[in-house]
Amino acid sequence: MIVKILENKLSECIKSLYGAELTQGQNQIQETKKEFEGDYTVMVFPLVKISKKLPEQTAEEIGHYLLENAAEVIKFNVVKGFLNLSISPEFWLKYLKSEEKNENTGFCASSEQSRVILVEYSSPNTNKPLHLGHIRNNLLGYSVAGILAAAGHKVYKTNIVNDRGIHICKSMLAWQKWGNGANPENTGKKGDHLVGEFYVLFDKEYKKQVAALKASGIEEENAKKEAPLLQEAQEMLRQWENNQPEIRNLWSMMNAWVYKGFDETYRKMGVDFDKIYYESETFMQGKEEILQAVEKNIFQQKEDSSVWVDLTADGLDEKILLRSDGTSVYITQDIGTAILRQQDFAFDDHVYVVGNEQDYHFKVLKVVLQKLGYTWADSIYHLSYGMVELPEGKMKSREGTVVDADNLIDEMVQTATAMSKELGKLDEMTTEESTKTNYMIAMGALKYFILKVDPKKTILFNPKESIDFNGNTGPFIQYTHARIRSLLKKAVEQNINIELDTNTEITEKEKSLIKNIYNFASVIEEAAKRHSPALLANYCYEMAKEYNQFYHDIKILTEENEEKRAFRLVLSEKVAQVLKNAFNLLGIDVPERM
RNA sequence: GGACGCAUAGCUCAGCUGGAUAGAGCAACGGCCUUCUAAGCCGUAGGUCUCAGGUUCGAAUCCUGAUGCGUUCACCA
Repeated sequence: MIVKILENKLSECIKSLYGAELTQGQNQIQETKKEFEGDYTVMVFPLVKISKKLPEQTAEEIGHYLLENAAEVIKFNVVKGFLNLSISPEFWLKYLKSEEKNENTGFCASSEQSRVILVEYSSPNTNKPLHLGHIRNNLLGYSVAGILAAAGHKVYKTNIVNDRGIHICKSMLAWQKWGNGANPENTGKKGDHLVGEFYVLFDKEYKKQVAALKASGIEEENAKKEAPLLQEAQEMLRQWENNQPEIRNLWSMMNAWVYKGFDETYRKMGVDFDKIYYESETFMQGKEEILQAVEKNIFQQKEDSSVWVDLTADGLDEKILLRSDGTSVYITQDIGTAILRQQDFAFDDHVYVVGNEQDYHFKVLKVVLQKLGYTWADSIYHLSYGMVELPEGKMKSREGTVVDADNLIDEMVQTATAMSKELGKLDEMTTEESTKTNYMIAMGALKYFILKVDPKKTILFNPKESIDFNGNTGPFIQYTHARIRSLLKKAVEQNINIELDTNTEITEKEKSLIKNIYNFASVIEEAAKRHSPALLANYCYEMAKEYNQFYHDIKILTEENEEKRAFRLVLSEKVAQVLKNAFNLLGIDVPERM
């Protein structure tokens, strides 16, 4: 890396000029801001203590040294305490040349030494369809997994399906009571949506019961516990855990409907998994683990036989692990699943993509696993992302104020189709091709809209203002790619030679584009380290923007000078490739034409 | 109440381990298609980086406090 080279030269320089060793913090080299001349800038302020001279003078001295002793440096200028270094065009051209045939520029291949990383994401409940919040989760998980792999790790995508529990029993109970045998076939409804309706119905009826009890003079708190519907659901859960056949059959049937629906939504979103775990198959492991720990006195069983762990010494509260009737709670399965996964994969890191409303839960999970004696518990990382909110606040599935995933995707496709038609962009395509392209653009807009914001921040989604297709958007970058591909196609048709000559003259804008390409690897690395697809999205935007300026200002295909033309085509091709590969890491496809 | 998180242009967001005059997009206004795709390019306007202290040669960035918003502490998931 050029920065490393410069840093080494700088320490050499300080030693030679002033006889001092540089500390980490004093050796500061960063990219030169656009408005100044140069490629990299040495911060001279921290060095004046060593040189005991004015910043400008120090900068001059260092500049001269580097000019003479660093082959890559061909020029320098000093502005206040900033020493701006210019790197030779040959350096950039040689870099481009060396990457010309590499289709995986910026990517780091995995090896035997790579860390094994599990990325858990999606984690749906099988009692309701996916909504916009889940979309963010899925896009983040898929993308982060891809980024980690591109950074050289061995990555496995996993999904824990929360297919059992009191919430599932609620929709089952509602179906049993009021379903009249409804199923996806006889209602024509998508399975997950159908089941979701019963979940909402349960809540509605339950609230009625609570209100009635309150009206009869019972305190709200007790009314909530005593409502017959809830008691019935609880009884159903006990029967489920006791393998009561009728309940198990109902459960299997309704879950099958949901899975079919989920599969369709996953396919539309373009996400997938290496291994799917089901809570119904892992919770027993957690339960056993907890009971064993009770015997070892790690956890405490109360008189009503509920099991608790006291975490007050860790700055947390007391946490229930098993209910008094012996049934499992949410964290029970998480314990079992984590242990199973360590057995299955022997992971070095385990990333959980889960909303920030569960920050506390993951703190607890980590401490509980540590208390159970698992040293690998330290390697658990909670990728805590912000909620997706509507202008009127949080989405609540029970209250129906959610943006449904399937609907949103359909609407995006409609908007993209209408826009293409208005612009007359896809007129020359076959129906099949334009359908595919519109879909690609729609998903590009949606995915980019979500992934470009820092994962930890809340996203505000206003359904009234549809997602943009112009400006800093997915389609903008897809368009840039399509433009380049079109150029390259013409170049092939015209039999244009694209052999890169490293002596070609290059402009500032061209150099800047090469630098962008050069930075791809470190952007991937940083995005992996920070678990942030947003960094990659912003990188793509910068690249596309610069390319469009270049494309607008400079002739490429029509350039008369053959060397320049060849160089510009090679550069263009590389930009297209990097955009495509980077977008691929965001789970977004790019079209050849649009 | 305790814990955690967030606060940057009218709106939506960038701003890397502290560095030069805080950047984009949208919306508004004004230009650019007989020339490689105008889903594009250029320009104008828009800011007390919530507030108050502190550390530093230097703070949107780090520390402390305040304010506002959000989340969480369930025999919910």
